[in-house]
Amino acid sequence: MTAAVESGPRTERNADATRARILDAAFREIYRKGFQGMRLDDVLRQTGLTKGALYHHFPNKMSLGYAVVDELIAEAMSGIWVTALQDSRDPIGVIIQLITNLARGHGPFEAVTQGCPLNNLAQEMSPLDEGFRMRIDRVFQTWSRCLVEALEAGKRHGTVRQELDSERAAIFVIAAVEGCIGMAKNAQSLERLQVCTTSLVEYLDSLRS
Amino acid sequence: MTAAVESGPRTERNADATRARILDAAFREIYRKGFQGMRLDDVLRQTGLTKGALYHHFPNKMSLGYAVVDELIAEAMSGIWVTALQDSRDPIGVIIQLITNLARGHGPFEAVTQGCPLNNLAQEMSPLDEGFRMRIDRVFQTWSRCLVEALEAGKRHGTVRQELDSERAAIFVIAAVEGCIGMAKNAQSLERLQVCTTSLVEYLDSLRS
DNA sequence: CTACATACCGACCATCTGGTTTGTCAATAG
DNA sequence: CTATTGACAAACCAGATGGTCGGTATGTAG
Repeated sequence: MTAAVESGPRTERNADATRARILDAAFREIYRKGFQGMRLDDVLRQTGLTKGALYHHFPNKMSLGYAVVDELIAEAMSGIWVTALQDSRDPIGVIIQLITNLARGHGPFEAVTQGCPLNNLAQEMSPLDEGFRMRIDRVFQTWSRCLVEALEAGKRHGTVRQELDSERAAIFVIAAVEGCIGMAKNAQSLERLQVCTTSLVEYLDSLRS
Repeated sequence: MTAAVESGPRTERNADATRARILDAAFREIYRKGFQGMRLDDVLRQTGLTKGALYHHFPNKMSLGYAVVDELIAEAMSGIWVTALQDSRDPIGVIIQLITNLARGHGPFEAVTQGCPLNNLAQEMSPLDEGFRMRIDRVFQTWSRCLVEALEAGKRHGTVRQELDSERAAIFVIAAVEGCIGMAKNAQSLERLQVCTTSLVEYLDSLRS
């Protein structure tokens, strides 16, 4: 019988789970302090692991940062924007909804106090490290492409103005969203986010046909 | 005759000049690497001074950072926005002009590759240190107030729509400007900045009466 | 000229930080 | 059962980093 196959999650000595724990803790620390401000010891303290474990799964600090972008942040973005905009007839409405949720404090992350994980990293690391920049840019491009496709679909469904330059609009929407979150983060004020997004929603409404 | 009064700048042992040199170098380093990434030794190497000089003029690293915000960044912002918008009958035109200049690469700083010094610091430090946050917020408020006043003046001169909520618009413009610069910085592309600001200019035009 | 304050030097220090190395123990293969 | 490998622990290291401190040179008031 050989006790074969495998039966459920192991509580100890589960490599994948350990890696995920490290990744998760690293994300939190990077989100709070930035990549340069993240300390490996803090990550390890949070997981209860040691240097050995960390350096078994990642060759160095930089790679850990890269993995956070590729595996956590990219997924999170996709989970929010790509998912919500798939097969939507009224993309503008969906975008407005997502932004409104954010401004209500209903986000998957603490946008007001901590900002957007993706943009935080972009602003900190893009000029400093090409590896980070490329990975982050990939995420922004996915986001942008998803917006473009949704807007084009909106045109086909007659909910978006035909003359709209989707590419241009998509990039600007992303810029504006990140800008609004940044304002809120600096003011540490949810109200600031609301004031700011109100204008953005107005702009979005102007794109309707 | 006692060689009295004082005659021009002294070449050595000029306290104010020394302080200014330190401040200047600190600004450059913070601009490139962020406050956390700035190393005092690098600042000193750049100025040719030593620890003694630095700690004579500033009690610690944090205070040096504060001084950069209060004395350099605040001044720079004022020098650009407040100056340009004073006594303007057509604020929207002026704002568009400033943004266009930026997108042409004619800025006082390397916006495309390095971002906006003020916003960089805001995104990095606001959640981490209340002292930084307050100082940075003060600069943003000055900027915002200057935009509000200009827009109100524009209303009086009939170049801006009467129904416009100036406060709201001002904050959004700042958010959008910073957002656009952020996009360009991540892409490390002047073209991206141009694409992004084009939409912003469109929005600004829509505020005209 | 004296006395004192200011401006600055440069060696020194404790701590932190990313990274390395060696060792241990469980799982799996043969 | 034994050999090997994967997963992790723990001690360790070198360099960096913010900060301190005693000293020195310069300017200035009396």
